[in-house]
Amino acid sequence: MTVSDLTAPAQDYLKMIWSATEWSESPITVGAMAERMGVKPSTVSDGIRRLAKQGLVTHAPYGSIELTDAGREHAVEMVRRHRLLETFLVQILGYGWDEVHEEAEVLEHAVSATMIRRIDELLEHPTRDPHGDPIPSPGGLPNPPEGVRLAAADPDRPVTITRISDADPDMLRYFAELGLAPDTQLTVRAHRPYADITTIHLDGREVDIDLGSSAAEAIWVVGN
Amino acid sequence: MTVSDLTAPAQDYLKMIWSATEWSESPITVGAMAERMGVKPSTVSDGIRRLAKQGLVTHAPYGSIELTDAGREHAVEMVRRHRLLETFLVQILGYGWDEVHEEAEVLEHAVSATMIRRIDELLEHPTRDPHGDPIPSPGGLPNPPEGVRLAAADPDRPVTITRISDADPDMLRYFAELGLAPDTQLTVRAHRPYADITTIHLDGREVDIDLGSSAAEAIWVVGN
DNA sequence: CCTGAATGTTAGACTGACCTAACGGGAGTG
DNA sequence: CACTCCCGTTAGGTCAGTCTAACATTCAGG
Ligand SMILES: [Mn+2]
Ligand SMILES: [Mn+2]
Ligand SMILES: [Mn+2]
Ligand SMILES: [Mn+2]
Repeated sequence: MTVSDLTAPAQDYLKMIWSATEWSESPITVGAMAERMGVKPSTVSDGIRRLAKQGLVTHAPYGSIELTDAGREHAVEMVRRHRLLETFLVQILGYGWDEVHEEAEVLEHAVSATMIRRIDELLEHPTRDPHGDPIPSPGGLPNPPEGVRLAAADPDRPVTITRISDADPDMLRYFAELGLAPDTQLTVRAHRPYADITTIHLDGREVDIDLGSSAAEAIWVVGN
Repeated sequence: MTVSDLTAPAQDYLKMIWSATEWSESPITVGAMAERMGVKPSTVSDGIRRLAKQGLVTHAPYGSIELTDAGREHAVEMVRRHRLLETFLVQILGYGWDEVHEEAEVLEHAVSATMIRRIDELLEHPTRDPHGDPIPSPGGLPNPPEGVRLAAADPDRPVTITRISDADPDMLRYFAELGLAPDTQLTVRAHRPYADITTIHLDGREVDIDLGSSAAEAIWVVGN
């Protein structure tokens, strides 16, 4: 069975379950999945039961949701599709990196394996998507992600942005305005814990920028 | 309401009803639609009733199926999507013209209006798809098709292929092997009616080619 | 250790898409 | 002019996905 035999929601569920553990170890909840899919929790609960029946996840009622080996394989394939498509949309069709997520979220269920292969060749086998996320190799594992959340980065040490979560397009547009993107270099001035504010300085800029915690959680950086 | 609010089968039904009258005036039948969609006639009958309830077609039981103005608008939009996507797949992703139909048949339901616009711009507003079919302008009418079926073309007069039906990929591959494609120049030698064979000569070729009636019905030509 | 708020599950209903099986209409043939 | 056979429709069933409403479980604060 190939990933294309699954329904679009099933493909999305698997992708979300897998993605949840990519950048943090806390497992996904039914509520979080429902929120991201724009659907009620009962719908997700149902869907998970169907996935379990197909042997793609293990799940006991009220228990945690885990991918089986088969489920993980399909999930990684979907992540590969999503990220290749995002890269394609930016490089070939001139999308902004803040626009691609929603388009890829739909296209990933429609493109054939052939089209994915051709896109991969046209782009010369890219390894990072426009947000800095690693693109898994075909049938394989992703190049493991690097970096720490900006909110957890040491102050006064120059760092480079390696990825920015693509979950919120409005936030991405805000970052784009500020000049924050993968490969941007910056220095954390200070974290102000109770205000939940992280102040950063962009190399070659006049003023410092204050970021709230949702922003500082969405950006990953690595030391230079 | 935009075309994207319809289900994929509904979009396909509208497209097929519209396309049926593009190259011949005989209206589509439930059976023909079922065959092309690979479903049972009862499924199509059902679907048509739903389209009628939405005001997109008119249909009395056992009667003919006609698009309403709203239905025609959606149908033309889907034809535009399909043909732009086919052109895109050939020009940008290097597909063969015999490979694109099935991919476009799925993608047409998934791409956004934005993506269609960007593809149209990238290709510089193409007017013909890889099979020679006219690409309707946005929201508008197609450049009306030209030509007659090869089976009905006068013998001994040089003609040029303007379109080849994309319905059968195997036939397209056969044509590609023979060197038959849009813009190919040829001359009909003779029609042999009871054998249902049309003999053609390609300019600059040694041997003549015999085509059966299904092939001669799938190729449209225009006089030079 | 108890308990209530938050979270997740089940029940029941609806829709669209499909199927098989049974039935109906109509165009052409004898 | 009647009959037949082809085609289309309806009836009835399944499945996935969605919802609302009711119910169950968990676990953290008191
Ligand atoms: Mn998706
Ligand atoms: Mn991404
Ligand atoms: Mn086509
Ligand atoms: Mn289609």
